[in-house]
Amino acid sequence: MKEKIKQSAIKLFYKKGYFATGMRTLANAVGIQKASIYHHYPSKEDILMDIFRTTMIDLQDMLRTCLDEASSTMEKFQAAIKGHIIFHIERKEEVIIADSELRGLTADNYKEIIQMRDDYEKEIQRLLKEGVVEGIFPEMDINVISYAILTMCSAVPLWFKKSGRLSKEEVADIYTAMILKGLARS
Amino acid sequence: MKEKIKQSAIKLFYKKGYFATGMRTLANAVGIQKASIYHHYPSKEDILMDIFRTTMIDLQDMLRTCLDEASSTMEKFQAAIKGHIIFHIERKEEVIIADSELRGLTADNYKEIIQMRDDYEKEIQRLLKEGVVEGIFPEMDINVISYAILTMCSAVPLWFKKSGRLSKEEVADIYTAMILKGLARS
DNA sequence: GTCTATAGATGGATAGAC
DNA sequence: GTCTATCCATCTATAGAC
Repeated sequence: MKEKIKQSAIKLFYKKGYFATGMRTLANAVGIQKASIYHHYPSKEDILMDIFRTTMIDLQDMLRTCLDEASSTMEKFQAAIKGHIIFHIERKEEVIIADSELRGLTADNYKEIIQMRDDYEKEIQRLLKEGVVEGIFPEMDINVISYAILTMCSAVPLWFKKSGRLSKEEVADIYTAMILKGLARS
Repeated sequence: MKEKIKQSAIKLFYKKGYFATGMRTLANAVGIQKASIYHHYPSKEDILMDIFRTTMIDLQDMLRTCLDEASSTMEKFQAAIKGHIIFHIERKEEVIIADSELRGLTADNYKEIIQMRDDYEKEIQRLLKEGVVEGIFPEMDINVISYAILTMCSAVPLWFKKSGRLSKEEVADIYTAMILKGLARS
């Protein structure tokens, strides 16, 4: 039942936004009374925080798997980009919540999530640095380039249509090709 | 006074979000009673809509100026990217509201803003197409590439610090260089 | 574990005095 | 053009029965 509440919350927070979704609306979607929600979650923010934590942990796990399965820096980088995009398409609702509802978190929760996000960014930046050291990438502004890459890839679910012309793999390949070309040594 | 309400609303909607900002909070920020706001705006959504319209119109005007002042397709494209990024840094609060509070708009207002956004996207896509026809860009998936470019450039205000290491022009130049290299004919 | 009932605050919006 | 006062709906959360 806790999971059912969470799944309904994901759909509603995605569609209407966290502050615009009331506990009554959420309860109706689940098929229970709003008071019953408080048996599973101590507060509305805890539901949001549960979504944040699951999403960030799964994202971290996905990255770790991608890195473990690749050998060279170039392969790791390509796998990270592709994995990031595919995760963001498959988990569209959750990642859009994670990117747009940070203001729903109070100070301590906010810090925890920002920390996880920073750790993830640093992994990508570490890959870029390794690529520069190995000479497969030219000298670059690591921070700016990493933000450019991460923000464009995280935004894919904002326009991607599952029933559209391209599969998620095709989109990931187009993005990866453009990024690698943009970073290539001249 | 209407302008003062609008400016306070921009700051609050940016900081706390549209739904999380109450009319009382807004009125306090302006220094009046909440009932007084209704002398200037018929509803809360009309304040949001005013912000949306101003932002989108100014963005369109900026693009038009960039295109008029450049001659070749390549110059127009570069000017458009640079102008887009600098606008998004200078108007940080408004563009972040425009990108995250669309759910605060009812159907008719929503349609109007989406139409303006689509028109803007089409201008960028038209530039890319011209570049392909002229042979300065290789064949590409125009839609996907245009989304990649627009989303990464629109996200700059999410991480850019005015007091940081780089000026907005420097960031715009780094982005433009990476994008052009990513699009270059091989 | 879910329910009914309700507390207590706050939401957007309006009426009418000045 | 701003104010006080107020309407009514909704909000998050709790109490206590079953």
